[in-house]
Amino acid sequence: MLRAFVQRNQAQDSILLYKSMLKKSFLCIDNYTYPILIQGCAVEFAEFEGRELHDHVVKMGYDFDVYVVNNLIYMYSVCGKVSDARRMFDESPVLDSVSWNSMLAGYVLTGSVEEAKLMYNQMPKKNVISSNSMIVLLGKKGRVSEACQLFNGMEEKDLVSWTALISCYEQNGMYEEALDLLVDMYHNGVKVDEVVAVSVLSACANLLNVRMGESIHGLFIRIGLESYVNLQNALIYMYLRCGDVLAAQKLFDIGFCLDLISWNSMISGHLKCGLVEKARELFDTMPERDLVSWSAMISGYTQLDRYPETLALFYDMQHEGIEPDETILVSVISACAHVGALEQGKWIDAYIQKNGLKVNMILGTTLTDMYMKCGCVENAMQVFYGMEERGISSWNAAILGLAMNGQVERSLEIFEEMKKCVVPNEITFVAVLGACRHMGLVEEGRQYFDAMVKEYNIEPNIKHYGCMVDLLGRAGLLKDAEELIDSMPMTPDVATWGALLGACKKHGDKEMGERIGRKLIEFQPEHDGFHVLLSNIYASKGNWANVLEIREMMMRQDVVKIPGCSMIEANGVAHEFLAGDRSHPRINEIEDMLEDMFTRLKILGYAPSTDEVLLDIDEEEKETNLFRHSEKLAIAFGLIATSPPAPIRIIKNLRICNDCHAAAKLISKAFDREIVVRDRHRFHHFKHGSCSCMEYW
DNA sequence: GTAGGGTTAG
Repeated sequence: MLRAFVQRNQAQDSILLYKSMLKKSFLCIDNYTYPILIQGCAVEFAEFEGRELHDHVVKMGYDFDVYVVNNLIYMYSVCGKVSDARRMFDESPVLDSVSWNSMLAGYVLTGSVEEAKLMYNQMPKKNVISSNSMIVLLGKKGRVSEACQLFNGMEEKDLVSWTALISCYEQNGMYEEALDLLVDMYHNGVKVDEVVAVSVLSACANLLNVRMGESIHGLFIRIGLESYVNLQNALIYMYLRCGDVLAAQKLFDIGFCLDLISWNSMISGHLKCGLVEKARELFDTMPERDLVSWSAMISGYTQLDRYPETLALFYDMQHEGIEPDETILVSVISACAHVGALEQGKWIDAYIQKNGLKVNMILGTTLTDMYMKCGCVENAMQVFYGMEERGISSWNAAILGLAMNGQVERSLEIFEEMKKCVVPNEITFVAVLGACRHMGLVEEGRQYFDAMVKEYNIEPNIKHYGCMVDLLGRAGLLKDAEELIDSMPMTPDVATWGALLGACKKHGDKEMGERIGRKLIEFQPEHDGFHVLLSNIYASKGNWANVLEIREMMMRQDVVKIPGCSMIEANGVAHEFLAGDRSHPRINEIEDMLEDMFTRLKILGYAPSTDEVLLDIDEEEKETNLFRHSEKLAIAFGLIATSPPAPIRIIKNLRICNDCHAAAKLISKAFDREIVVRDRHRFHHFKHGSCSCMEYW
């Protein structure tokens, strides 16, 4: 009966039964009883009960029974109490090879390689089990060559030895070697089983080698092993990982034994292939969901840029009373960062603190990034400095975020601080060069670029070049920028040329602008921004004929200018505005406010800069168009619907235009309100008539 | 009747 309880993982029940046995003095508790009970404690890591039993064993004088002693050593070992196990081992008058191996198990479990090696070398009688344990331990510690050496030196190898070395390869990323060893094993006439199957299938999945996976699948069907649930799951995962959704689906459909892992694998596999709707269907129809299911679906939405769905599903999850863990919150916070949902983000930050969740490196970095992307620099830095450990990406988030928010000096200071703790990587330099770009720090940028190559041996990638081209171009060094493009070892991408085109526009270089603009349009006829830039270059020079030509080109090729859209959150509700939009329910109040804004701005000397207006229309009409830009509508609404001292926070999908930038500066002065605009590239913090970007954007 | 191998899901 005791054994029955233990076999059904009911150690507590076995202990209860044992205690009632103790009360019935006529029942004989002997040296056969304790091993069963101690084993039960080992299986459930019930250290407390185990110690109690140890006491009884001593009282009854069974500590001379090698069988009982071995079970105690093993129990202490798997409960992680290696020193207790060792004391047992050292003090026991009776030991056999099982005692040595049980002790070795403790060292394997705690990853103590040196102690294990010592023990292994001192063993009076090693057997296959001892050597297999050592291979496993060495594999876990990444000491592949030692494991391999041990394996090769073994006189007698069994299925477990082969499996141990295969999984050692697999866990250390040596997938080819793992598969080769399976073939060896097969040729050596060693039978294979479902345990080794799982390991090699994982290797196939990591190699994206679906053909090898298929033949292993076939092999296991032939030997009749296909119906183990773990093997099913490993197969499903392998097919999904290799992108063979149909094969996975087929296995899933005929699967006689599916569990949560099968469902969760299917969901995440479909998401990895971008099949969101199918994944959602599986999620909605699965018999039960655990945290991993929610997490897979939520993070899937985030990774596929479906941020509103991320937030909606997170809301559903809370509605069902399920408590999120750190991993899920990372996805949700990242979605908040993308859509600029500051209120939601703050709520999660508070939730983390209230529930005592651990702000690990990833969570802290994501929070820092979220606050930065919502323009809340101080909150971001508070999270950053509050983190217990910071990784490269944490530093990168801080550097990038500060730069994006116009605090370039502080950003470069953090970079200096970072160098004392970790070695910067290529992303760090994208951030640092980006910081220089935001401030037009040409010399500094050149120096950092040099240092990156010479001091840190980082090969510049296309992003680094893009930053430099932009930096030089914006500073008016158009020739240098073009030369740099010509010197790039890789083919410049559209963004790089686009940066130079933007610079031509900014510095009114019509000749170069026309040359590059025409090239870009030819290269990417469907891209709206290049047409608009080139057209604006012509417009600013009064070349209306060319403007018209570009417009016709756009119409011919069905290029539609992406409409500017501004979003503002008021009392937890997001409001969106398009240019000239009259659909908002409070449009009358907004228009009155626009009038008021216009009057006050005129007094402060505001002159609409109409040179960027695409259309060839008269000045008055241009002014009206300008004053209906989406960001101005959003600001007007912000002035009505929100109150100081909270800043008016706006997110725009495109870059803010010259006129709106000038107007926003004056509005911040005229209405004494801080305005924070996040555009496509960076933040603008408007305060007392000036902007944090110092006119570089 | 005690000791050794695996993995798959975020």
